[in-house]
Order: sequence, then structure tokens, then C-alpha cells
Amino acid sequence: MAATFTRKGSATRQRIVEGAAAEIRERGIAVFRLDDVLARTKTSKSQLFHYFPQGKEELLLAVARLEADKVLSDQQPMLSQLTSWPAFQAWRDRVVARYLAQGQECPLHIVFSQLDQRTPGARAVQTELMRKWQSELTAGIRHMQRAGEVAAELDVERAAAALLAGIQGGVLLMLMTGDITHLEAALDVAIDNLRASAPAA
Amino acid sequence: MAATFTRKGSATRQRIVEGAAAEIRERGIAVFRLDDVLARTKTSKSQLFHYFPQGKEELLLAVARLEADKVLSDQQPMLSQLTSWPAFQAWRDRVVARYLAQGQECPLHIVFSQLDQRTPGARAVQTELMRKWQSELTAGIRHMQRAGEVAAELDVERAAAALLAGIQGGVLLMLMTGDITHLEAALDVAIDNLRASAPAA
DNA sequence: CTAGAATTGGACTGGTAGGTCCAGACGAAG
DNA sequence: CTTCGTCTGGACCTACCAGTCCAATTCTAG
Repeated sequence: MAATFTRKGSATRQRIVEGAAAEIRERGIAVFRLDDVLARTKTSKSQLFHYFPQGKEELLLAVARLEADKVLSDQQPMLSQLTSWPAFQAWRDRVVARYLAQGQECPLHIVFSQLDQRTPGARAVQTELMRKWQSELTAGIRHMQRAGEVAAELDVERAAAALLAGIQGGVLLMLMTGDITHLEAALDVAIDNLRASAPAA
Repeated sequence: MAATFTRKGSATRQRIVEGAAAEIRERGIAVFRLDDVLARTKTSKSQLFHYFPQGKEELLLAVARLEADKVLSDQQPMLSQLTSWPAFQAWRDRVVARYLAQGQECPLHIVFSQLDQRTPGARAVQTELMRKWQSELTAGIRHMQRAGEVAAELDVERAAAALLAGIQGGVLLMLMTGDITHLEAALDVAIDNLRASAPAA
């Protein structure tokens, strides 16, 4: 726990996390073995347990953190610049492209499905990701509202929550059915409705 | 495979499936053991493998089918009677109540997370559930459109897809954060926007 | 240089749980 | 009653893999 790692140690630790993430991305969580990670990263059991005393669970949590960060950073800079309708469209396209590229394997979703949801650590990573995501959406919608492009009486927080839900569901449906149209529909319908709420065109 | 089961045999098979489903609901997939199912259902290994030659995977798939059916039947009769705004509201309330009652354990989601998504069987169950669900939503929205309560130019299929995505995401967010507000927001925003699209109040 | 801590290698352990097998009980049909 | 197929009990097998342990080595500080 105590961050008493040397530079070399931290590098090894990071190598293990990234190797584990790659292993999951390439081969799936079902066949995820600690030994495979060791082979791929050229490390040994003792190293893995040295840096992750809680073993597999702790490693998966670290992978989850890595993937969670990536989810948001992959949407940047668009996500933080939702200041016009074209900007919304650019962000929408980025999201669709990201998940289209990712295909049927959402590493984050996969990792969480394997983690015990009841542990505070796993819960925290998920909650934090969603909180940040929604907060960016809220900021964007609120910006448009102040610019008069969205109805003044619109409940921004609720709209952002609904949009976030739509995105999550769209991604989930893509994972289940292999079809990205639900994600596109969720994004497009949400944006359309925001625009339609504007007082005067 | 071949339905060469006697009445007694089918009963045993069903007992096993229901016992497995209960086991998952009560104790979670993480600690789901074949032996526990046997103990609970008073059956033996040979019986389980007699009725599920493919073992655990096949049993989980049967549980998934059971839970998938329940998802839709729990929404009836409201889901099939989306013929007025109050009816939409009643259905909305039913969905929220259902997932509120279910709490943090969505058996279907849990089972699927454990199943190999690449197998056609697992894929089929999920796809079929979503297809049916969306088809009911489409029917409801289309009904309102014919009644003039929804804009004639609205893309019904797309609206239904977005609504379904919102629901799925709302449920997922509830599982992650323990908070049902996203599900409520997704439902309410979707319904509000449908109503708002109406030509004249 | 030296001491102590951090890092590393890899053999070994141990519990688990999915799956196999066969002998025997049961039940339907003739 | 006999026969054949279905159904059942439960002992046994065994592959697997997370986690342990300790000795060896390499850093870092003074």
C-alpha cells in the first residue's frame, strides 16, 4: 500500500497493469490467467504479488481504473468543448467512432462484470467515472442554455442524466447485439430534443 | 437435445433451472457452484449432466432464458397497452418499481456477464429480448402518433431505439451506482419529449 | 564499501469445482 | 412378468490456477 516503490518498481507495476489490460482486450476475461500476464510482461509471480498484495482482484481493479480513464480521455477534447451544436455533433461522432472501433469487447464493462460489485473500490471507480462524465455533459448543456440555444426552463441535470443513460444503454446494446444503431439513436434523439427545445430558431 | 424426457424428467430439469436462478439471485454469480444447485434442488451430479450435457454453460443459458422472459412479463400488461399518456406513465412506474425492487442484483445482466458472448445461443437470447422489447415500444409510440398525440414526422423506430437504450443504461447505472435517478430521467425525458412533439396540445 | 531495503525468480502447495462413470432404482409398454 | 430405456445417487478424478515461500540479486543511501 505505502507508495514505497522505486522508479524501477513503479515501472514494473505499470507494465503488469498494461499487460493485464492488453491480455483482457485480446483474449477476453474468460481465459484471463495471472500466468499469461506474467509471460507477456516477462515478470514473475513474486513481482505480481509484491505490487498487488491482494492478488487478482487488486490487479483487475487497477485495470478498471486504467480503462475508465481511457473512456473519458478518448472523448477529449470534444467532451469538454460542448459549446455549439456543431461541437455537440463532433463529440457525438467521436463517441460513435470510439465504440465502433472498440467493437464487441468493452474492456471496462468486462472487467467490472468480473469484479465483486460490493467492494467499495470497484464501486468507487464506476461511480467516479459516471459522475465526471455527467458533469461534462451538464456543463455543455448548461452552456447552450445560457446561450439561449436550449429552453431556459429545461432541467439540465435531468437531461444530462438521461443522455448519459442513453449512451450507456446504447453501448450495452451494441455489446449484446453487435449493432450500433441504438447508440446513434440515443445520441441523436437527445441532441435533437435539446435543439428543439430552443425558444426561437 | 432430443426432447426424449418423460414428464418426471422435465420436472426435474425445470427444478434445476429454477434452483440455479434462485441461487444466483440470492448469492450472486461469483459464488455460483454447481454443487450448491444440487444441494438446493435435491438432485445429483448425474441428473444435472443428464439434462444439461454441456454442463454449466448450458445451465446458465437456460437461466438466462428464464430471466429474459421475466423481464418482459413483469412489465405486462402495461407494456402492451401503451395507448395513452396515462398508460405510458403507468408503464413507466411499473418499470421503475420493478428495478427498484430488484435492487443491485440484475440476474439477467449477471448471467450474461458470465456467458461467453460469442456463443450464438447467448447472443440469440439477448437479441431476441431486445427485439421484442423495442417492438412493443414502437407499437406504443406509433399508436400515439396515429392518434395525433405525437408529431407525424417523428421517426418512431429511432425514438423507440433511443428509449430502449435509455432504459438499459438507466438500469446499468443503477447497478453501478445504486441510484435509480438515471432510469427515471431516461424514461421521463423520453416521454416528455414525445408529448412535446405533438402538433397542438 | 557496506548494510538494508526493494526487487526478482520460480518451484511448490492446496483447495476447488467442473466433469466422468457406473451401478442400481424406477417406470412404461407389451 | 419381463424388458428396455429413462432416471438417479454419489464416489471419484483431475486439471487448473491463485496464492505462498524463500533464496538470490540488485538497487540506494550514507
